[in-house]
Amino acid sequence: MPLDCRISTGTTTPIYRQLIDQIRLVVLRGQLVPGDRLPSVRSLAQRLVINPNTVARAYGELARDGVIESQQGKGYFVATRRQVYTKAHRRRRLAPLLEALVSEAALLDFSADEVMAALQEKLRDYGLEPS
Amino acid sequence: MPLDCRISTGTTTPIYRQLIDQIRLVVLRGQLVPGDRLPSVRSLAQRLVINPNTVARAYGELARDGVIESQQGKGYFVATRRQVYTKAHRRRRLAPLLEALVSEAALLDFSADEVMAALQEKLRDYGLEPS
DNA sequence: CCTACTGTATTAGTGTGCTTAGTACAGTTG
DNA sequence: CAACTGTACTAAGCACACTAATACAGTAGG
Repeated sequence: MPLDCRISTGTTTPIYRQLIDQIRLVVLRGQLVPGDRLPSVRSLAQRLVINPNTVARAYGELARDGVIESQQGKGYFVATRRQVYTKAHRRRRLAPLLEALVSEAALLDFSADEVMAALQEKLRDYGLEPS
Repeated sequence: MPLDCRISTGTTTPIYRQLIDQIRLVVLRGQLVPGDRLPSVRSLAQRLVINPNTVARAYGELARDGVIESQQGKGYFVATRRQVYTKAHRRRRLAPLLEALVSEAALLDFSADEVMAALQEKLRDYGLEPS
């Protein structure tokens, strides 16, 4: 099953972003494992009836984020080694998302417990382990 | 102290969004309490050297979200009663932020414990109580 | 009432992000 | 060499977000 992506033109979310999100999910879920090859830029573009540049952009950003890797002339592959981030870098990248979540939760009068519980549930969905 | 807002034109964040975020924070922190009057659309615009419409837009969205209320001809005031949201509505609004957070955390190889700890800390910053 | 303040609505201009198209170049494979 | 791969660049069109300018409507005080 070679990566079934679906893009919808109805939303305001740009195509390249939809691709990024979907591929990220597929990798996180392990439906594609490190070393697996992704569809070529041109073939995926043809299949989805979009411009190759759009696919290239999505792949490019995913590569920049260390999710996939490119091999010139061969194709794109799921990154074999997870990028090594410094602790500071990881925190810095998570911070704005955390900020947004808590700010909105406060506005909606969520209690701390409620937010924690919701987070715990979501973490399970993603299969994140405690330690 | 009549609401010291600061906007920066250097970022890509639109002015109206900066205003919204800052006013939300001010209200959440209790620096402005229900019933307090906000600067008029024009005066704030003049002080920040921006267009009145931009302020009006920020105020409008804040009013739509129930943070502040408008009184035609009088001004804008911090909402006396917090908007009453249904449980479903609150969850629906928090969901995408939660999704973004956990997705990014998973990508960055955070452990569940780490995310929970980070959240707990942030919740304290906002003064959210356990119950 | 009139003036000077409030918010509100409509319209228009401006920029920017997204997508597409076309072209060209470089590495890999058989 | 041929047919794939990724990469890079320019140009164009389009939509939409953002901001601006202007006019309209409600409120309060002299």
